[in-house]
Amino acid sequence: MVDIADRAGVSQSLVSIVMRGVPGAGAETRERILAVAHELGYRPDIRAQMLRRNSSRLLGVTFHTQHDFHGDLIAALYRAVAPLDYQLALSAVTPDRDEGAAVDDLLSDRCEALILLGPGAQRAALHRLAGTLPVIAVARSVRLPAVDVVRSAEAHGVHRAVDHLVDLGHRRIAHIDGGRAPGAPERRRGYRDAMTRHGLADEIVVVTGGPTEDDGAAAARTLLQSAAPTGVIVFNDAGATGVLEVLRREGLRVPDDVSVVGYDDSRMARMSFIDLTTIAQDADRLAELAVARAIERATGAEPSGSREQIVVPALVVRSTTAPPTRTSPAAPRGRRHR
Amino acid sequence: MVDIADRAGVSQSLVSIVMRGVPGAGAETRERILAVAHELGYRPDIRAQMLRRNSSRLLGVTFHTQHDFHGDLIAALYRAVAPLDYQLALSAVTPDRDEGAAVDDLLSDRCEALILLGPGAQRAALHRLAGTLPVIAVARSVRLPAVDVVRSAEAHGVHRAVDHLVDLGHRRIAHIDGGRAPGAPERRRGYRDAMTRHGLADEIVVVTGGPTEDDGAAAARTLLQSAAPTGVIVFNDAGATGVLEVLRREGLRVPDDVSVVGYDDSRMARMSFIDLTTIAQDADRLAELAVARAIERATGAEPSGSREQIVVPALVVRSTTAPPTRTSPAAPRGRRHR
DNA sequence: ATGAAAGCGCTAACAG
DNA sequence: CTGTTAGCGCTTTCAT
Repeated sequence: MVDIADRAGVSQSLVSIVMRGVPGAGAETRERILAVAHELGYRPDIRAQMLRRNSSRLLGVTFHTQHDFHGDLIAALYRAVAPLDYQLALSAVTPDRDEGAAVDDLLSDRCEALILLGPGAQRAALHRLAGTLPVIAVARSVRLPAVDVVRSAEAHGVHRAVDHLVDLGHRRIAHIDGGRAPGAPERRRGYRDAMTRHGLADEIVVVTGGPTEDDGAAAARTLLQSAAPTGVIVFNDAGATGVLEVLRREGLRVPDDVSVVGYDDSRMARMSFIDLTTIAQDADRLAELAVARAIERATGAEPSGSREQIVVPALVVRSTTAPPTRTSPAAPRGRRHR
Repeated sequence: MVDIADRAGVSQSLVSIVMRGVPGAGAETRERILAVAHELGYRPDIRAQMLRRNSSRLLGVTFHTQHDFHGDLIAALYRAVAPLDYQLALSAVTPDRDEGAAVDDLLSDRCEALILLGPGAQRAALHRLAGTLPVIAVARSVRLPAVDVVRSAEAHGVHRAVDHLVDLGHRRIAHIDGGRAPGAPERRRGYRDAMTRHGLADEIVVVTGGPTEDDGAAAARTLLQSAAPTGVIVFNDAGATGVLEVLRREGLRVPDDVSVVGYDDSRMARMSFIDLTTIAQDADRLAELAVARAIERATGAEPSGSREQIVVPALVVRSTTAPPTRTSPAAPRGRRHR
């Protein structure tokens, strides 16, 4: 900045004024300074800015490198802060770098608020953290009075799935749940409620599954041994993929014989040969709300809504759901291969 | 720091000395200062440190949110810097945030070197950038004298794949290439060379594919119309998945009738019902080399090896490859479904 | 509209 | 072993 000031024959303060784009400099001077700055390849030192301003305008974000959806959320977060004159500081949690370490780095960066994607931290640690600076948990419910939560309406997503299958004419609709995975109880409840609402309480079948394809596959085998649903709503896309595989191996066609709905709209669901009907979380909306809330808390503004903000997910219809055919088998036809 | 100094009854410089862990303080004093610091919840302001030291000890990293492998690389990069007293600054490139924007943020952070994962930037932009600070391109070849490159030996990976199939007894081995995707020419050449080396030059069959599953699927259909290989090496895992799907639809069993090898060891390849034999890049090694080179350049040390460092990828054998059966069909048996 | 001067939290050279 | 001092690059009064 001093260099620019010298070269332009002005004081350093004026350069600062121009660089920040605040009023207080003549148009001609402004232009000259900008020209010199460009010529010198000047780039403001954000650390010095932060230091002096005593405000970082930095939002810390932790994400998991193995979660595809976190990638989508990061993209959405950048979109959300872009017009806001805030910056994002990213810190990854990986198999050998836990959330605590990720948060520590962010704290050293003097972030003004923390946005935790799918936080897995201990309640106690989270509580302590929230005492230090605003903490927003995204895509995972945290029942802690000091932590803001922005998440999807899990139950609602399953309602949409049930509605969709019922609209198509299905009645025998089963649910392969997520076992003890986060979100599983909500989705299970959503299934039960929606079935009951449609007068299908007698058709309720819940099989214990889990979050992986293998869980889904195992549950599908169990399911085929007893009930014979025409529609299956699976806890998530990974599980649904496992279900699809088992159905195919058993000679059942999807969606002709059985319709399958996943949850998450993961990359996998979009692959053309899977092309799974699923429930998509609204990453943009989640990100918007998280950023808005983070900034509100950081600036001490008393937030408008409640601590917990819930975003409605959407049904994405692809090719694994269709009306039940009259000839839908009551039981598997037996294996074709092996 | 002043607060701590006051509370501990010492000068601020002593606190600095203790906090940095450098010699120059009595054991008793040190302990007292540490105790007060902890009590006050003190956390050094890295911005101020950087500012004063005039060195950030920061390595900037750009990554793509939609590339699974970049997640693995990030995890490996954290592992690599952990013992080195350097920090990582992450900046994502997303559909609406290009590499230029990602790099700009990193430059404002005053990183000492840039590690670009799969850089897609223009040569000119990259060249200009490399004039400003050390630039390391990872997992993508950049032929620019000022840019260091750390990448996998593409051709070598394909050699391994060919060797594997030949070892199993295959001779009619085809390659579905990546079309114009980055890395495709190298892998294609690797296939040709390895086949020739095994005396199978007459069996060389290259079908134009591409980086997506649909590309792989289309190429597989083409392939089945003419040649009838017992082994197929596909440009990448996504393509291989498309190939698998087409083979299954055509009633061909994998690996009984046809063996399939992918490339990348993506998350997809590891899914239990795909379980694809593939070539895995060594993320840890790539990260180590990238970090080491970045720091060498940043500190002005004249690096030991060449500008381009090449890591050997490894074959991961899963369940899509097996010896060819005597009854391997010379042509597809015709569709079973639909 | 412009400039002088103080100071953000920290490091580092130097003096005691 | 401990304290004094200057200053990193910037913002921000307060004068002019």
